[in-house]
Amino acid sequence: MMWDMLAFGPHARDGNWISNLPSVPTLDDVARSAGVSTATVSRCLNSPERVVEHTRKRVMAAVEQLGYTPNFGARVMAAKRTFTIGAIIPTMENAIFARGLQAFQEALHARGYTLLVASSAYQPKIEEEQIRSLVARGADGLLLIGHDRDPAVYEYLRARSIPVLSAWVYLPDCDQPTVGFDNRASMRALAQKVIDFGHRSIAMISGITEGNDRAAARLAGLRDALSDNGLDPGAVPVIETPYEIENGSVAFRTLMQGDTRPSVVMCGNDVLAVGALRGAREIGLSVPDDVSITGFDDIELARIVEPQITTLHVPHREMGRRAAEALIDIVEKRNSGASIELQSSIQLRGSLRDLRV
Amino acid sequence: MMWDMLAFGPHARDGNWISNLPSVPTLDDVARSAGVSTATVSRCLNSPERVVEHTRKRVMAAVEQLGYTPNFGARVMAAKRTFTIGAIIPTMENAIFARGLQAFQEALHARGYTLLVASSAYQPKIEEEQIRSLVARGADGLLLIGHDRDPAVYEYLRARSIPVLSAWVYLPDCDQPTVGFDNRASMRALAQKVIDFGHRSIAMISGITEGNDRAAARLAGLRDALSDNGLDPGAVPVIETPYEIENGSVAFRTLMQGDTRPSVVMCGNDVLAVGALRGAREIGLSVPDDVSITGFDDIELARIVEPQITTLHVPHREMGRRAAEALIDIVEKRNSGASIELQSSIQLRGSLRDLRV
DNA sequence: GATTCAAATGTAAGCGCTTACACTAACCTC
DNA sequence: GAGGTTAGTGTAAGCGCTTACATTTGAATC
Repeated sequence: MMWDMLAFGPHARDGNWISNLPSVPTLDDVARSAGVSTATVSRCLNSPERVVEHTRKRVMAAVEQLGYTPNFGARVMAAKRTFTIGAIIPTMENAIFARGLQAFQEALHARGYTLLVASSAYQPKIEEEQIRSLVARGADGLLLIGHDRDPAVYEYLRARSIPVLSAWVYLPDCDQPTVGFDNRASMRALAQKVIDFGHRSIAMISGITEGNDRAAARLAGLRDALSDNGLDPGAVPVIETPYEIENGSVAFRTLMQGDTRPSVVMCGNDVLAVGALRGAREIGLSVPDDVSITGFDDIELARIVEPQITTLHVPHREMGRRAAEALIDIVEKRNSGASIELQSSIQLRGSLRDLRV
Repeated sequence: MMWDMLAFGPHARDGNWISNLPSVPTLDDVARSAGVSTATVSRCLNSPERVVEHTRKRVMAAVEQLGYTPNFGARVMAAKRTFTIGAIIPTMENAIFARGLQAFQEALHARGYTLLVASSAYQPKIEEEQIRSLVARGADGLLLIGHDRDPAVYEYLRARSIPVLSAWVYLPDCDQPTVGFDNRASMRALAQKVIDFGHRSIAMISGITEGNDRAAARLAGLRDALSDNGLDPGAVPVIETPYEIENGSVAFRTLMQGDTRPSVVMCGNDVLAVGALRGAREIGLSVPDDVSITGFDDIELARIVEPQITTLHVPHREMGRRAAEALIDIVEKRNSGASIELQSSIQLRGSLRDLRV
């Protein structure tokens, strides 16, 4: 276990009375100034209805006048709550997470919570470290992406009674709550559509599946569809590569160099699909005339390129918002935290050719 | 002033001994288990070099065995530091901020800090509320975008000795540190290039300048360049609109409906430029043959569309990283916080036509 | 006017940690 | 060997807040 996070380093106690001059007012100062006890001031702030009107007015005036702001640490210590929620996402560089996180943050804010953010770069080890770090920072609850991780992590969180919510996946049978969609079924549906369009020679550019259950589920979904249609799921050329445009381009060109060119390249997300599209242009192939391309996520990019990319629309903003609400509900013990399923939907666009016509 | 953020709501003290069963170990437990005082345990964690080897080993073993994690609130209270940095950005939906924030977070993490995030949706009022909220949450320092805001905000922060860093702008004469580039000079340079290319009829699609000094500076930069070249800066058609693709499209079409069609439409950022490009396509205009378009920021989008957009490259990742380092340096009092200037650079691409050839 | 009871407020005990200061023991120096 | 260092450790005083419990106040009732 890493103890770095425990170390706050050597601290010079601020014993310098000079720097204390612009001292921040405390509850005590407010109490004295308003001529009441600290308890009353605290109640004015936390449960105003328990303080009679004229007292409250006097107190609030003192608060205002002194420019009082509660001390965070003291409050956390006494109340055992930080009203802070932690989120660990793979990266904010992918618009899908950036937008989900934006919606998540907005929803948290609406309910008086603040967001603590960390990123894992898709690396389980980094993610674990970040989980510890956010927990140590007092997060009241945690949002994680995907659900497949070391059981010890869940053990650790349970021991500390920190609620966790897994987003971007929907696992009804899981003992942890999830908010998301069925990656596997979604990809299966898209692949089915591709097959319906007459494609038989399918290749895939997948994200790295190791340690990424969404990527793995999408690949599995493609294999499901192939099996469903009597095609050999083992025969699909698959290249796994990190979600970067350039990688999509490289992978695409590699796939196209094989003996049997696929008629369609299905990508693990839109970023790879955009890369594939670029790769096609680079080697002079026309999409969708020479080869079709599909994506996943439906980020802005997918509709900006030419041709637009056929992809699966994922309601990322709604996912972020619902995740925030569900997580807060659990933190505040309003419910036990059932999973919420969101629907993805196929967006047929120019990058996929219908071979039947 | 809003006091909502002060209210933690009614709290039931966890007096239920049953729920205390899986109790989290405290410093005291560790001390007892290791047969030392709490001070020694604390020192082991915070300044190991001050504890003799064999004692330290014993203590760390106890820490390990008990699964001890320091209590955040108590630590904050005693140490007066949270090792948390707050950042308030307009929105994570724009890749420029998402990436800058990603780099910022990575750099913070590398130095043992955690990121608290909020967004303002470009609204000063919301931003102020968020500032108070993050300060109340104990942020040791704050990252803000741009520098133009109510002096009372800076007053508030100074009173609490919270260091602030303004990013995305470079203001050497400002008493607050900034990390960024000169928006005005950058736009001026780009406009000069546009003029050099023979364009005389220039229009601009700007972001909303009210409450956004970057947007205002970019517009001013364009006017500077016009003046420099003996053109009338007051004659430029300017449409201000929020940074959304669709708005760029609408604004572009509006500009094109005027009596005198501009030969180039300069946009306040790439998002608007991509929208403008889409607008051009919608009304059947060819870019750059019929009209040129320029952007600002150089996000991925700019190189994905066809034609690629001529824009100003802004080193957003570096900006995020440098901002994190500078801010931590200030928080840790390593220096007084001088501003850092980063360079933007013109990226000439297909969307800008050289009328001289 | 005495009695009752609820509402309003005050008192004070922690919460778990850091660190100034006190203490002890071991080692020098003269 | 007395006096002086110094390194290692312990003692205990807060840090500012919330809240259980005690007390006061004042209105309602008889």
